[in-house]
Amino acid sequence: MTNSDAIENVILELRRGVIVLAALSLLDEEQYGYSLMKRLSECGLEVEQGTLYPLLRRLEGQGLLASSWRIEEGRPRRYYVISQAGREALPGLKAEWGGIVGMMGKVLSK
Amino acid sequence: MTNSDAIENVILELRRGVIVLAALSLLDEEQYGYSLMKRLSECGLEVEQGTLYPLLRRLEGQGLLASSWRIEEGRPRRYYVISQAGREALPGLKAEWGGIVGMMGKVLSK
DNA sequence: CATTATACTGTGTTTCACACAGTATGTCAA
DNA sequence: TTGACATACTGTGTGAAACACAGTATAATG
Repeated sequence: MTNSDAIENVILELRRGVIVLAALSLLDEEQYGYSLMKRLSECGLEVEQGTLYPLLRRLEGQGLLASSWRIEEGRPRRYYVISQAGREALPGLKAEWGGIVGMMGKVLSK
Repeated sequence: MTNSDAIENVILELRRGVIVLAALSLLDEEQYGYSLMKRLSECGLEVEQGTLYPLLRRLEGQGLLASSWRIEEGRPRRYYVISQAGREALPGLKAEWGGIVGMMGKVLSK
């Protein structure tokens, strides 16, 4: 592994951690995988299909999301929304995120 | 996996991503693993030994850190510092972090 | 009618974190 | 002085998860 690979890797790890929270937050509004991917991309968070789709299934399996398979606009899509449990967890997770941002602010300024 | 396990898991993922950047930044000053662990803990970032030590070795292997094994205060310790490559990468990584924070600010406010 | 965008599923492979165990020295109090 | 606790690091096994890659299929666009 070269140096720049390692740096690329750090950036990936940095982004990876926030994907779940971003997805949970955006799925306050019902959306299907592909549209969520586009939405995240617009926000500046590029996520591969091979990352996002399994992630959504995982979060559904963990009970933080719910999904339904429907045909809309002539096309079958799996729609995801945040579940009751997810909705209840979200404020705590946002607070946790705020804490991390504050903590990193201190660490990085040193 | 229960619901609260899943939530715990999201928080872990969130913290995990920032550990590398925090470590790199704090290792601007030479330190050994255990003292870095304590320092991170003081900043509010709890990291297990089984996580931090392999991480440091990994980052050294990737060329972002350098280490030397010395005896100080009667006790052998492995001292780590950020390498030249790491030092050069750090501003870019901090900027990346700033971008993520800004992006998440938008995402979470929606 | 061919290409691109849309939209999802599935299968390795590899990278890690994490749990756990092990080793060993220094410190401090009962 | 001895037992507990903090310090300080190494190593192994396991499981979770991203990522690369491949595959399937429909709609839109030129």
